[in-house]
Amino acid sequence: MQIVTEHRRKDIHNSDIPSVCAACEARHGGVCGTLTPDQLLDLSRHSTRRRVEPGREVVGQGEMTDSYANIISGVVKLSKVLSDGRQQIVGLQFAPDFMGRPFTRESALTAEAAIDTDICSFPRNVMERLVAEAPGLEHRLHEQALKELDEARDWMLTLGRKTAQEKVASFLYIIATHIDPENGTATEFDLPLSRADIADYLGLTIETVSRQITKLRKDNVIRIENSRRVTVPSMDRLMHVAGID
Amino acid sequence: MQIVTEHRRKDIHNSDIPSVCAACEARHGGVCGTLTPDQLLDLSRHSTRRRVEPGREVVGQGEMTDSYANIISGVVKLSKVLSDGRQQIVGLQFAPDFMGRPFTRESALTAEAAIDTDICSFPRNVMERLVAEAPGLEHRLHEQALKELDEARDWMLTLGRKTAQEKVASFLYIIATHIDPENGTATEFDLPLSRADIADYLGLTIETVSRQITKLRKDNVIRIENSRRVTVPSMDRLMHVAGID
DNA sequence: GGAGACCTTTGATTTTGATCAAGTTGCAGA
DNA sequence: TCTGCAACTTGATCAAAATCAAAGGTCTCC
Repeated sequence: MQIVTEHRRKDIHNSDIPSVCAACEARHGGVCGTLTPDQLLDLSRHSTRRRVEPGREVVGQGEMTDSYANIISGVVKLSKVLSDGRQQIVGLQFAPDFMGRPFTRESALTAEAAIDTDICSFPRNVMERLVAEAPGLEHRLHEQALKELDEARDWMLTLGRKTAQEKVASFLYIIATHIDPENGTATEFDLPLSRADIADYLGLTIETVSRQITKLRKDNVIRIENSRRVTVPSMDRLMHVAGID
Repeated sequence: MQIVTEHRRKDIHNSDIPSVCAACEARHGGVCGTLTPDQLLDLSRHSTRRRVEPGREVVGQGEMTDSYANIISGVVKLSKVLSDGRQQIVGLQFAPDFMGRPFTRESALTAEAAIDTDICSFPRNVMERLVAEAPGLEHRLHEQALKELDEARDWMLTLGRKTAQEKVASFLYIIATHIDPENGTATEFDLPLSRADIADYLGLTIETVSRQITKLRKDNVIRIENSRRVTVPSMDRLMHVAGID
């Protein structure tokens, strides 16, 4: 895992602060928006920015989770595996989401970068100290948990009750709406996941995913520039095929 | 919806309190354990205890959620439906779980009693006032949300990657471990869900659920007294069939 | 530019679970 | 006790997706 620690010098509120978390400068959709300047400084002293390459594990299933992180750019897959190797992606996290399971050292998930991903991480003990001090921070983490819960439940409907065609369309819709959070829904984008990952996200096989993408292309619901790049001529059409009302 | 408001007279800390929420007397696994006596009193003044019969809706999908509730006894199904009627149960809540989606008026779920269920509910505004006052309460709600998120993600693995046989065994295991939280895992219990509900929880059809239950019976993984009552001779065996390591 | 690895697509066939269709069973109410 | 209905089970058939198999593509590294 390539680690690049980056501390840029910057003043906050005219005080002589030695360094500021690069993530927090860039993103306030993460977890830092709720902190006071002093707390932000405290956090930034312990933060580490690093780039994680695709397939690189951020936190292993069953391992001690010793850190929390903001995603600065990129996409992280959260997955679970059965003992025989069957795998399910149970969540995707996009910038500027916050990652980490508060209040437990045991992670039931594997977190892995899907594409090149920059994260800013801080040690568990620092985070937990700040949570105890800053009531707004726990509220922020709570809202993140509730958002992920809503998303997980939406996805359960997709996994349990949609056809392969609807599942693939639902996946494309999710990507279109999350890949570029600053600019809203994208009509043209690169898929952050391989066919194998898409299959693991949808509870399908690679072959079924491929066939359904081909069918969507033939039905003019999407256009395919190359295997990763997709264009959506009509988002309404895609949503309709996805079974989203 | 049959509503029985029940306020029992009881003293707390020797003060002259008019009434106490019956739920809070009985259960501290809910949300009340974190409150001070004064807050508990405040909450109890606004609480309503009622019995909800099976099939009765607690909160409709897309409706305004105007209350929070502790489940005193019983089981509540949380479900989502597609416009064409396909339905997925996205969560089961057992006593003494807390129900309600903080910080939003819009519920994306339908909450419905699966069996006779006693709940103790309080208005949204009272709850939100208490959350603002009592930091421990938000922490308690946060932990509940994280627990539900962990459960949802576990279930996603089941929905996406397990066979019908494993799904049914997983369901039976969930019931065995949750139906009587005070006494741990039960080896003999009544299913709180009909075959149709089980199918909606597992993303299967009624017929498939029935066949798999028959198969589990023939394989001596479970015994069936009647269509609702189940005995599990070996929990290890059941877990193994469920694909739980 | 070519070899090899990996990812993706496509085709043929099989399997799992869905669908269609009767029957049972159990239970509430006459 | 009988009747009628809803819930459940079982059987036959069908269809969607999995599996098995074989090509294409694309990319990296010589």
